[in-house]
Amino acid sequence: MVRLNPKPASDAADVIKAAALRLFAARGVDGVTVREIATEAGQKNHAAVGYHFGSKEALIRELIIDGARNIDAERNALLDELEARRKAPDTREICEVLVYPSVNPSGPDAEEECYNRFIVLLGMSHREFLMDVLAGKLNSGYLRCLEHLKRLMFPLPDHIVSQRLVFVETYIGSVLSARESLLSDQSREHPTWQSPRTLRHFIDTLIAIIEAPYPSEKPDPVFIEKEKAV
Amino acid sequence: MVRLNPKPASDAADVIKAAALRLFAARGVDGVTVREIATEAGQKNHAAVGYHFGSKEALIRELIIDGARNIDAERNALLDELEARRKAPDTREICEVLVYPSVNPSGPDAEEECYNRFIVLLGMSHREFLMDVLAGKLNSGYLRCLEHLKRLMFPLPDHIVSQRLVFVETYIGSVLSARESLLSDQSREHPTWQSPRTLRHFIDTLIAIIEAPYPSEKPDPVFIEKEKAV
DNA sequence: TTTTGTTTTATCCGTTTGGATAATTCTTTC
DNA sequence: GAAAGAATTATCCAAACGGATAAAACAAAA
Repeated sequence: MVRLNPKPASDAADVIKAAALRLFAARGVDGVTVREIATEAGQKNHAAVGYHFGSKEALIRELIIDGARNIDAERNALLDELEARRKAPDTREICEVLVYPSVNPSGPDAEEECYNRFIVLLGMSHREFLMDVLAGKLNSGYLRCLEHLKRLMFPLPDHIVSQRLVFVETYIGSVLSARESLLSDQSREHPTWQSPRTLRHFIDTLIAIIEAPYPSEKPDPVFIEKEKAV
Repeated sequence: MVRLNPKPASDAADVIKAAALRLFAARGVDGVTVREIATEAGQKNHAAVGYHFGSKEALIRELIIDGARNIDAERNALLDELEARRKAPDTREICEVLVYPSVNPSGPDAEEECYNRFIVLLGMSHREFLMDVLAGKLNSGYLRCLEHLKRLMFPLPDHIVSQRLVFVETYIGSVLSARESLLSDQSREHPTWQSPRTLRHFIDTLIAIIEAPYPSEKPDPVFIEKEKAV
């Protein structure tokens, strides 16, 4: 029987997805069983995961793709706007394109932000798998941002630029993850972390990294030379 | 029978510890079985873990404590030197105390650096357990650094300072973890990441975060306002 | 209502997990 | 060399794991 009105959302599969993302973000994919996911999603049996997604791994794949697609689409849309202007985008604008689409990529109706924790954790514990799932796809917006940053960091030598871009990528992932953890922490109130001012402040420090002077003016002090000699 | 000459190191227990740390850092504590640890340590049976440490969890506890103790001792020693001088330590010096002791805390003879990945991963997936193991201990050097940074960031308002300190802590952990991952990646060569210049460059950007101006000069551009309204 | 396809449920399976135990081997002291 | 404690090994176990299957409940169209 053909489904004439296929339910777009709030289906059981989406409830399972949301529950899985929440649990994976909190404890990592290896720390969560399909039984827990099903229970968290209100199912009375863990077979639901197998039925809707085929396997635990396939569910993880879908979660990765979903978020990455949303983030990449948003980044590309913002970049299209920026690049349509006469003036080239500045560092702040590119940083905003890097940060804001990553915040709550599941949409504003998502009850909890999880995607950054999920991806960062997965990237640390199963990098090969994550890279295999994305396989160079869904990162075009990110790569466009990197090109802009390379332009904006122009006077710096190449190896410093690439190193600093690693710092930037790492910094964004970790701070957005930490922010999600604080927001989901029920034991304490974190009012300041919910404010949009926090993201602005974070972007301020992100710009500071990108625009940090090089080479640094001061040499290492004596006691650190001792360290490095070890 | 009393062991008159107890072997200090290179004992089987230490081999197991090193193997466990390496595996935990690469895949997280939930992604590694005691059987894998024993095999990686050259044991032909997984009972070795239970014999030497009691349980997998007890082994993890020991690994946490070992690294934290080394790092904290090193930080306190460096801070004692700095504070014995006439002039108060500057931002760079405090950053160096934060960074260098965390690099290879197992000692220079360790074949691979793992501790930061291990701790960051554990802090993301089992924060409560990690906090319980440390329980306010072995972080006195870190807290002393934070006090110095608060002093050095003086004109900034309190909530900005505490937020920025979260940024700093997160940044250090994530970049040192990423560095360890790159260094342990056998598939590619990463010559620049082994250089002490990389850590100096990292510290440059760390200082840039701490010294970033506040409030930022420019407001959010129009297209981001649209984002925040969602 | 009947039909038909979808979703949920209950139950089972082979495998792997962390841990425990007993036998064996190794090492050190006498 | 003998004795004894320490360390390693070979098995065993209950519990939990991901996955599969068949029955039951449900929803939608005819």
